[in-house]
Amino acid sequence: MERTEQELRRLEELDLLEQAGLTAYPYSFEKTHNALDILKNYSDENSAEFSNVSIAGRIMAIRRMGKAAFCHILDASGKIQIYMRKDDIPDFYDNLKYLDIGDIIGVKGFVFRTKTGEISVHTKEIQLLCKSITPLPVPKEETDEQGNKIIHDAFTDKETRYRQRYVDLIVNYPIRDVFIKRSKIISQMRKYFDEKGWLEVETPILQPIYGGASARPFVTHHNALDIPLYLRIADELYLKRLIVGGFEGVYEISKNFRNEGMDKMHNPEFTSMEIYVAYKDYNWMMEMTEDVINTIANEVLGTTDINYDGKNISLQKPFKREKMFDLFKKYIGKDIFGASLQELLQIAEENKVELPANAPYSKIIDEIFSELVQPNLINPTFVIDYPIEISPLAKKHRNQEGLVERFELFINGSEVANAFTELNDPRDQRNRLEQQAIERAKGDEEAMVLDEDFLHALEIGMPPTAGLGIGIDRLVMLLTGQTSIRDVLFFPQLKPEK
RNA sequence: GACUCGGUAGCUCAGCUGGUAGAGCAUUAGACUUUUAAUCUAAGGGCCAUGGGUUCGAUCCCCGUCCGAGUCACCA
Repeated sequence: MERTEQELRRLEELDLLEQAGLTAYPYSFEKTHNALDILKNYSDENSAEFSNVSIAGRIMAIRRMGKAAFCHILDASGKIQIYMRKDDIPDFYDNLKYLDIGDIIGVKGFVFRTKTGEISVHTKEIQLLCKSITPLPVPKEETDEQGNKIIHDAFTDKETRYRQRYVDLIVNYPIRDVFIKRSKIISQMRKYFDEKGWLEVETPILQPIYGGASARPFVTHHNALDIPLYLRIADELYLKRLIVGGFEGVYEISKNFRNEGMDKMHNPEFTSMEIYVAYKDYNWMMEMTEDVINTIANEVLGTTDINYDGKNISLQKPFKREKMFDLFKKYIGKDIFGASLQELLQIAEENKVELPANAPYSKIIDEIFSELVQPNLINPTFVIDYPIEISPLAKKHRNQEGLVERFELFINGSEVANAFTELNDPRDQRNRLEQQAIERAKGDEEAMVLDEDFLHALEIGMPPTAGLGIGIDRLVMLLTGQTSIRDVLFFPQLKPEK
C-alpha cells in the first residue's frame, strides 16, 4: 500500500504519542453531553450547571497559538469549540502538535463564552480517543456579516462522496439530515401501520419463482439444492399468501432487486413498502394512502407544504383523483379507451412518442401515458382505473369492462405508490398469468412468470383485499428535496473502481 | 447502450497558439495564552486517470480503455 507524505507523518506521530505513554486507541470514554446540549442550554446565568462537562468528537479544525489553542470538534449532534491552555493541561499540551484534523478526542472541562461570544469548552483534561491516519478533506467554513455560512473548498466530488460515504458524512455534515429524515419517515410509517393493528412480516428475498411485478430479476444459485434462485422483485405474492393464511393486515418494508438500468430514479436495490388489508378495496386504500403520507409529512417535516426541485407541492389531503382515460382525454385531446392498436400507434407517432419495435398494446398505452400525461402530474394525483392488459394482478373493475381497480399515485411526475383491489378470483388470475406467459414466450422478458403455488393459495381462497406498494426511496426524495436517488441511499450502487 | 462534459498536489481548482506544472487550504519548521476561513515568516509535496499515436518535444492534439456526472434510451 502506498502512503502519502501526510499519512507517513501521522503514523510517525502515532509512534511518538505511544512512546510518550498515550493510548491512541483506548476502549471507552464517559460522555456527559453532546455539543448541541451545551450550545442550546448553556447561558451565562446557568453556567454553574456546565462547570464539569465531558464531551467527545472528531477534530474538524485546530488553531494553535503558542501556549493556547482552539479546536472545533464534531459529534453526532454538531460542532463545538474547545479551548486549551498549556497551564491547564501541562502534561498533554506538547502533544497537541501531534494531533490532526480527523483525530477523535475526549475533553473534560467547563463551558464558557469566548470574547467573541462563542460558547466553548475550557479544557481541564484531554484524552486522545482515536488517531486518524488518512487526512480528511478540509473545507473551511466562514460566517459572513449576515450570519450566512460560506463553505470554502467544499468536498464535492460525487464519486468519492458516494464511494466513501463515511467521509461525506463527516465533511458534508448537513447531509446526515436527509438520512435521519429517511429513518424517521420509515419509523413513522411503521408506527402508523402498527397502531392500526397490522402485522409487520418478513417474506423470502431468495425466491425460486419471482413475481409481483414486471421486471427482470437478479439470478443466483443455491449450492446445496443446486437450483437457481431469484432475488425478489416484489413482495406481493408472498404477502397475499399470508392474507390467504388468515392475517387480515400484513405489511413489509424491504429491499427489492431489479436487474435494470440505473439513473437518478433507479438503483438496482431499492426499498419498498407493501401492505395488504383484507376486506378492503382500492377506494379505501386511496384514503389510507393519502392519510399515511399526510401524517408522515406532518410528523417528520411539520408541514404538508414542500418545495421540490423548485416547485411548490402540497401534500394536504385529499389528493386529486383522475381516471386514467380522462387524463388521456385531457392531455392528448382524444378518448383512447378501446382504441385499436393501429389507432394507438398513430397517436404515439403524432405525439412523437418513441416505441420499441413490436410493442404490445399494453406497452404503448404505458408509453403514451408516461410521455404525455405523467409529467403534468405535479401535485399528488391518484390515477385510477387502468387497462386490464397492464395490470395482471388487479381485480376487474366492478362497473367498466376492460379496466381494473387500480391506482397509482404520482407526485412531481413520478410514481410514488401503486395499488389495487387485489384479484382473488383464481380462474381469472390463472387466465391473466397464462396471458403473461404468452407475452413472455413472444419475448417480453418482463412478463410475469406463472406461479402455481400462488394460484393454489388463491384456490384455497383469499378474502377481498386491497394492496398497496410505496416506493420508499422516492418518498424520501420528495420529503427531503433530493433529486437523485443516490442522495437518499447511504451506499448507492456504483461500478467497482478499476 | 448512445451522446456531451469531466478526471492535474490530501481537498477545491487554474494551466495561453504544444516547450515535462501553479494558487488557496491541508502538511512541515519557527513566532504567538480568547482564536474562529486565525495571523505572520520559511519550506516540502505531482507517473497531469490509463494505454497507444502524431511531434524534436504532449497535461494540452488524435485514437482506445477505465471511472464519474448530465441528457437520452432501456426501465416503474
